[in-house]
Amino acid sequence: MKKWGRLKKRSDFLRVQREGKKWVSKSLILQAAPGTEGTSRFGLTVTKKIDKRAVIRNRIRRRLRALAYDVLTEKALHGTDYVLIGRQDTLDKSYDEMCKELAWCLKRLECLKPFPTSCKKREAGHVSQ
RNA sequence: UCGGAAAGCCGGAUGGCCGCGCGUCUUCCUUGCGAAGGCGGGAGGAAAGUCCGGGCUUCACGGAAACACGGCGCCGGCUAACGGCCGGGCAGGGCGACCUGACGGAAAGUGCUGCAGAGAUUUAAACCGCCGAUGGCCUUUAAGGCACAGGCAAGGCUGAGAAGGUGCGGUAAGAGCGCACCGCGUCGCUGGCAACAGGGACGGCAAUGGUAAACCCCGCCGGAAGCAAGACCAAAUAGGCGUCCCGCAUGGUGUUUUUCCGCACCGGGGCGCGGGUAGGUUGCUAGAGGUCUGCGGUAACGCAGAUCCCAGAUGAAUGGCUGUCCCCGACAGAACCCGGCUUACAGGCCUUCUGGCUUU
RNA sequence: CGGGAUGUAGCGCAGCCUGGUAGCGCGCCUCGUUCGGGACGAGGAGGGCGGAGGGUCGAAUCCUCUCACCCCGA
Repeated sequence: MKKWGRLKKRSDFLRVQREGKKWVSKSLILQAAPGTEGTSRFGLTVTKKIDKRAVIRNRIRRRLRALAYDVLTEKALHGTDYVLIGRQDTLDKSYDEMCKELAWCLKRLECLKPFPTSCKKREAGHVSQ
């Protein structure tokens, strides 16, 4: 997880938007572009268009961050910068469904690792507990 | 028991696993940095709107005052300060507990007061009206009639507003014309720190309509901007300064009255310095601080003692999954920090008071 | 986070300071012109001051609160 830095500057976000590929799903939008120095980073975007209230936007951002830590580290190719953009459905969708949607997005952008280790196994473990 | 009023408080609770970021301690290490582990703490009553008041910082500035502009505005107190709070007065509302109030000055001056209406602030006005005592005309014994001169501001009408109100007297009809009470004004008296209240004498009211959230007058307050303030470190690139070396063919500028000669600068490279951008560090949380107790004060609040340390992020920390319980969870997220105001808000707790009904 | 401005017919704007009638251009409708349309000419309608409260006799205008949108400071 140490390898996963964060996109911090506006120019980074603009670069990913300009150079990268995009896939839109119901609850989130994923943008991906090749990283600059071979490292992987991710960033989050939640605009005021989605909701005016800071509480709602914070909650969406936190769910996206949890998703990034769980899914990207397990399934996504390294050496790539990712940007997760929140939508209104991000607030209410169940976490399992969002895991699947993010994996689907990765697959469509051809960033999926060839041998996916198991987000699903972890989930199954938790349920049994 | 059913309504109502006021003041205060709470804002789901408690666990498990995996994570986030802050402080601190220990250990490891290549000791700049980082890693692992332990411990502690981790959003609100409004964190919001940014409407006021301060602290803090930079800029400006002899101290200061005045003009302009803006804000505030019954009186007294509290406070670091306030447009806040507490207490009191006055006015309005409510059966009441209580609530509400931009609440100085219209007798310093200027402006505005559309339409309607006879008339809207110089002396206000005669449309419908009332009277016609006095004078005039007609009839005529007298009485009476006409409504010409005129008198009137009581009634109607218009309007948001017609300029003291009610009653009695008075009169031709009327009128503060006279009187009583109320209102208003002036001057004493009494109570109160004061706002103001009570009562007295005088005035006789076209004195003094309304509007100051129109200009304004009076009193008080205010230098400006804001942590993206400000301070420090500082890459690349370009330019600046100093110094050394190389070059100085031609040309330009300065020195010179002019010409020639000479000197300095304008070129390139190295080193150093300073400003400064990206970026980073800091400001950054111990404070007009919280809790408890005692004392003073009607209260806001103050004083004293004890005790506690209680978010400090910077693409921005509270998340993911899940167990149990209940009334099934509203409004909503710190961003330099405090004191207020305003706005949003499911539900619940407690205290005091008030009105109705019933029972004793 | 801080600073500043704007909300008026379907669209773009004036009026607000100094309160009483909401107006202009484009658009829309009808008629004329034309074989028909456009352009042009004549006539007309529609309804609008972001929302709530206040003071005023009376508010688009004055005051307070609130909502939306935009701009500036990296």
